[in-house]
Amino acid sequence: MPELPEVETVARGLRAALPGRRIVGVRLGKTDFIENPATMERQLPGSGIKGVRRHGKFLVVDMEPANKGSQEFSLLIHLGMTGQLVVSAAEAPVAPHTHVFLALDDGREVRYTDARRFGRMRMVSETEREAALGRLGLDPLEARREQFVEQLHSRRARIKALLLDQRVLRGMGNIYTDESLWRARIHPMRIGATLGDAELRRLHRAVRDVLTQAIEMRGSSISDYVDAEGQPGGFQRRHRVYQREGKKCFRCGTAIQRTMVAGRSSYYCRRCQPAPRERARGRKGAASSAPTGRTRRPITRR
DNA sequence: CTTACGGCCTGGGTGC
DNA sequence: TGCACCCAGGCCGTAA
Repeated sequence: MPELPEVETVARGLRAALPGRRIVGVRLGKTDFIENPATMERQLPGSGIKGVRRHGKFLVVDMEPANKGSQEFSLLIHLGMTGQLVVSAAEAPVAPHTHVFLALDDGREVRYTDARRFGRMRMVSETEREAALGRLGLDPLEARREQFVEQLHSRRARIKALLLDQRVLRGMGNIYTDESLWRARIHPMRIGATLGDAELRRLHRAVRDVLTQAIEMRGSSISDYVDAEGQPGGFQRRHRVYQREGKKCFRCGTAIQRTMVAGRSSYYCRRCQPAPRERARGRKGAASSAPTGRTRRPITRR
């Protein structure tokens, strides 16, 4: 699942291959995940690639229009869950679910493959680009501690939901929120405003450490993530909680738990990451303190 | 305004 | 062998 470290790895790979190249042809398969496919087919051929960067989980490809005098534009790409962007030889075999082919002037092509098509692609003018990217919150790697704390210290939502909220921090997804919370020893259901200085400080550090180390290992390959060269990442071998339900906590040996928080599977250690205090009279407390009576009733909604 | 939640999109994996 | 169902991340609408 591409989150910040995976998107950063793809951006770096594309940056090594694309700037200075010209797009000579566009071929599209299914287009229901593309906002304006006709614009892509019209504007991209003949245009030059100026640069590739990451903004949160978005890839931004800045383009030089084919004919001078036209407005500059960018291609915004979000990989969703299963999106892959790979630079291939034109004659290389085509993976299933490949829906976009951008032919380059060096004979290679950029291919977009996305089984679920949860990804998104959009051609934008400079104005539209700024509007879209401007909605996003702080970059977790660039945010200073004061800014990070400022975003969280007065919020009444659960910390997990806040970390996942792209308007608060851009780029965190389910893997790296759980890994960060484990490192900072904070339970995912804790309310932002109840976190103390030391906890927020630990969390800021944990987020940066986890993301930095994940980028060094070229991301986590959980389902089908690959980088721009088609290679998997290695950080999944460093996961401490994500998808480790029932396995021993690396710190204390307690079995890792899985529960739903903010609509997402959340993995944590119940010993290292203590649950928030029971609501005095709130009806749905987080975890029952005494295992008397029935064991763990499932939350079957539906 | 803030927060919580359900639903939608698609298809691989799983369990019966 | 077939098939219903769960679940994934982001986003949007709605309710409190």
